[in-house]
Amino acid sequence: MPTNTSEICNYDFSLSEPKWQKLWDDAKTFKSEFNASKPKCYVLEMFMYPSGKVHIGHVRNYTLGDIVARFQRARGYAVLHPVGWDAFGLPAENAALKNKSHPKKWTRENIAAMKSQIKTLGFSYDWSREFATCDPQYYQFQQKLFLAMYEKGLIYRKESEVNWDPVDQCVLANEQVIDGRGWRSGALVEKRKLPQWFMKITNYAEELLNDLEKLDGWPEKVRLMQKNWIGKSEGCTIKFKTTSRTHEYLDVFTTRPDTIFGATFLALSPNHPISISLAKNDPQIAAFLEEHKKGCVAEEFIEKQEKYGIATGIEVQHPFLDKKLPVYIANFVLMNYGTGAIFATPAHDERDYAFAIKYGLPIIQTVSSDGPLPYTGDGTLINSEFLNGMDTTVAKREIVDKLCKMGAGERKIFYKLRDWGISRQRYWGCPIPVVHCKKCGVVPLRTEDLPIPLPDDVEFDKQGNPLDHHPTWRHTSCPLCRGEATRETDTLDTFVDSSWYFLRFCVDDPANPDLLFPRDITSWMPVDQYIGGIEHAILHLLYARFFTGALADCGFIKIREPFKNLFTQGMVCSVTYQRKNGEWLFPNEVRRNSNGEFETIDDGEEIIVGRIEKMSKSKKNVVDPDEIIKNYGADTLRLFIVSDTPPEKDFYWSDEGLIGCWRFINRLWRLLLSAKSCGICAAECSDQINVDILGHDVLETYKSFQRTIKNITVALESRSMNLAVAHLRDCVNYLYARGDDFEKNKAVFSVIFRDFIVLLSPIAPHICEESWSMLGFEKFVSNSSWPTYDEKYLVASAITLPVQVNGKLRGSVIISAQEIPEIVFEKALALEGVRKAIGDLSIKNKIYVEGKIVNFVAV
RNA sequence: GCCCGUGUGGCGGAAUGGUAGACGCAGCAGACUUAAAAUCUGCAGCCUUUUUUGGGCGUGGGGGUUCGAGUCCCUCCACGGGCACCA
Repeated sequence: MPTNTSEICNYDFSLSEPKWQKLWDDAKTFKSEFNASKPKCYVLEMFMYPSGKVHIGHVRNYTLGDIVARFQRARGYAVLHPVGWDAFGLPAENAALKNKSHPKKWTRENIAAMKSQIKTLGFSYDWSREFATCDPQYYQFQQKLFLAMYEKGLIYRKESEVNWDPVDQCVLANEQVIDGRGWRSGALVEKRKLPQWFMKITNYAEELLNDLEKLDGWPEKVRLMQKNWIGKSEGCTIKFKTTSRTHEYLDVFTTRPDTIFGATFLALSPNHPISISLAKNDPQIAAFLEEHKKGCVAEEFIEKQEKYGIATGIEVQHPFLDKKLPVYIANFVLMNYGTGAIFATPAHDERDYAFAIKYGLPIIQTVSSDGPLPYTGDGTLINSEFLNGMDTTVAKREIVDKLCKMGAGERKIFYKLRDWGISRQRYWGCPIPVVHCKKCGVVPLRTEDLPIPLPDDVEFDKQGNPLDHHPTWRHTSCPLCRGEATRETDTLDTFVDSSWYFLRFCVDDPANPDLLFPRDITSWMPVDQYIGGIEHAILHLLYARFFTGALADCGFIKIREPFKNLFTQGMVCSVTYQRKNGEWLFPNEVRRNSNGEFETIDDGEEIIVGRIEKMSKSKKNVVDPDEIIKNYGADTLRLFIVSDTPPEKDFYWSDEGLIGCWRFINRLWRLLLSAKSCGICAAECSDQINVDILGHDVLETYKSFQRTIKNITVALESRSMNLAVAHLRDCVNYLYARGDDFEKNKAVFSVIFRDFIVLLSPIAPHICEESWSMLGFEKFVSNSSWPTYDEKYLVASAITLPVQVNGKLRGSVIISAQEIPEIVFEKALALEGVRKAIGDLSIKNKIYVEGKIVNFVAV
C-alpha cells in the first residue's frame, strides 16, 4: 500500500476535507430544527463507549447512519442526527487503577480524542446536542426517572441470588452472563446472595412480546431473538395432594397437561422449599443438596449435566387415578422457573425419560406415535381415560377445564424473562438516589434533593467499591426522620444510561438544567432509523423498549416503542497472521516472499495465515482509521466501507479494495475537471430541458441518467449502500465514455453533473462539496435537494428480447416496446439459431412475456 | 439438542419466476513511457480445435412444480449465529 500518496494525488483531500468540515460547522449546516411543515426523520447510531480510539467498526456504523441522514435531509426531511457518549462503565475504573489516574479524567480525555477522530470523517451530526452519560446534567435526570419509577412500583430491592463476577468484583445481569461467564471479564460466574435493586421488566413481558409483531421495521432475526429471550409458555399449574405432614399440597407447572395420565413421578428443584425443609432432618438429602450446589459452579456441569436425583419418600395422589406417584428431588428442575416442581411424563419428555431410565421408573405412553420414545410431538391420546381419541390440542383444553372445575389447577403463563438487576458495586456509574436509615429503612430521596453527584475524591487502592470507603460521601440524613442515614453506594448498570439517551437527544439544549423532556420531544420520537451491531439484539434493545414503556406509564412521554426501524450492521473482519509459536502479528509486520509465501519482515520466519476474523486488538488484525484518512482521505474510507458488501453482512477488509476506491475518487475528479474544461457549470443548468429536441445519443444519455437516479434512490431507500455504489460507478464509467458530447450539450450535461454530485454526496460529501463549488454552484451540496426522475424516460424505445427454445437461449431480437406478439414471434422464428434448435420438431406452444422473453416449446 | 440464517467465478458480491455472474478486487492483453508506477482501451465462469457469431456444463447435493427455477416446494449436506435442562 503506498503510504505517500502526494505524487499520485490529483484531488487534494488533505486540503479539501478539513476546509469543508469547517465551513459546515461555521454555517451550522447540520443543526436540527424541528419544522412542522416538513416530515421528520430521527437517524441514530448506537452511541459510542469512549474506549479511547475510534475503530473501523465505528466507521462502518456511523458512515451508514450518515448516509441515511444526508439522504433523508436531501429528500426534504427535517433530520435529527445527534451524537453522544456512553461514558460510565467499568473499563474507566480498570484503566484508572492501571494508570493511577481518575476514571473521569480517563473518560474525558478519551472523549476528546475520539471526538477529534470522528470529526475528520465529516459526519452530519448536530454537535450542539452532544452529551456524555457521565455529565451530572444527564445523570441527575436519570436519578429523577429512578425515583418516578420507584414510586410507580417498577423498582424494588430484594435479597437475591446474583451472578457474581469474581474478577470484576461485581454483580452481573442475566443478560451479561454468557455461557456461565462474565461478558467482560470472561471469569466463571459465582452465585451469591446480596440485596439488590431490580427493575420490574417482567411486568412488561407481555407487551414487549406482543409489540414485536408491530416492529416490522426490525430485522426478523432480532425480533425472534427477543421473543425467545422473553420465552413465553402457556400452560397450567396442577395442585397435587401429598402424603407429607408438613406440606399438604405441591404445585407444579406444565405446558403439557394433556399428558397427565402418563405421569409416573414428580420432581422438585434442589432449591425448592420442600427440598430444603426435608434436608433438615435427612442427612442423605442434605448431602445431595450440598453436592448439587457445588456442581452448579463447576464448569463441566454447565457444559453437560447428567440427570440425577434422590427420592424423598413423599408421594402424591394422581388427580384422576387411584394411584400414588413418588416425589424425587432432581438436579434438572430449576427453581426460578414455573413453580420449581414438575410432574414427569417419561414417554413424552427427553429429560423425564433419561431420569426414568436411570432410576427404573415406569414409562406410560399417552400420545400415539410411529417413532421411538420419548415422543414430544402432537398426536392422538391413548391410555388416557376420558381423553382417549382426542387430539393433543383438544385434550389440553379439556383437561385444564376439568382441573379448574375441580379446584386442582389453573391456567397460567410463565416467562423466561427475569427482572433486571440494576445494582453495580462500582464507583464509575450513576449513584442510586436512595438512603438507608436505621429507623425508616430504605428511603428514596425527594426530587428536590437531586442531583446526588458522584464524588471526585475517591481512592482505588482497596478491593471493592470505592464509594464504600469514602470518608464523608455516604453519611447523610434521612429525608423522612432527619436522623442519621447512609447513602446507597451501589451505582446503576450502564445499560440504564443507554436506555433513554435517545430521548434526551430530542432536547434542544441538553445542558439545560431544568427541563427533562420539553414538549418537542415527542415530535422527534420515535427514532426513525436506528443503526448498530447485532450484539445488542437482546440487552440494550430490550431494556430500551422496556424503559420507554415504563416512562410512558410514569407520564413522561407518550410513545411506547422507541425504535421504528432498526438496522443491524455486520462486523468488520480481516485476515490474521501468526508466528508458529502463536504470537499474533500486525499486517505491516508481514510480507510475501518470492515464493508467494508469507513471512515476517524482521527475521523472515514463515507465517501462518489464519482465519478471517473480527478485527480486534488482541489478534492484531486491525487497521487504524486515522492512518487511512491521512493517506487516502475520509471520502475514500467512507466509500470503501459501504462498497461491495451489503451492510448487514460481515465486511472483509482488503487494502486492494481500499485503493480501488481511492482510484475511483480520483477518476471521478478527472471526469469533473474535464467536464469543467468543456464548459459544464452551474450557469448552463436549466430545469426546462426540452427532451424532444435532443439528438439520439444525448437523449439516450439523458434517459440512462434518469435510470441512474432511480437506481440510486431505490438502493438508498432499501439501505443497499453497496448497490448505490455500483450504480454510481456505472454512471461514472458511462459519462467517461461520453466526454466528447459534453461541449455540444452543455445544458444537459450540466444538469446531469449537478444531479450526479447530489447523488454521491451522502457517501462522499467532501469531494462533492469541492466539485459543487468548482462548477459554480452556490451554498452547499449538503443543503440541496435530491434529484427526481420521470418514469416515462425509463422506458426504452427498443428492447433486446431474448429468445428461447424449450427454455434454452438461442438468440435475441430487437423490437420496439409496443410490438404485437405476432410480429415478435415472426422475427424470433426468423433467427437462425432458433430455426436450428427447432429443427424437425413441431412447435407446441409459443410464449411471449411482454418486454421480457420469448420461449418456443417444441416437441 | 432446539430455533434461525447462509451457500452463486480466484475473491467481495448483482439478478420483481424471464439473457446468471451487474459493479468492484485480483488477473491477462494492448496503448502511453527508455522503463516502472499511474492512466487510458480491451478481454475475462468452466469445458470443448466444428478457429468459436458453434456445442455442452454451470448458482452446495438429490428430487419436484413450471413453457421457463439462483429465486417456489420437499429432502439431504456444509458453514455461521442465537438459545440451551425453561417443564
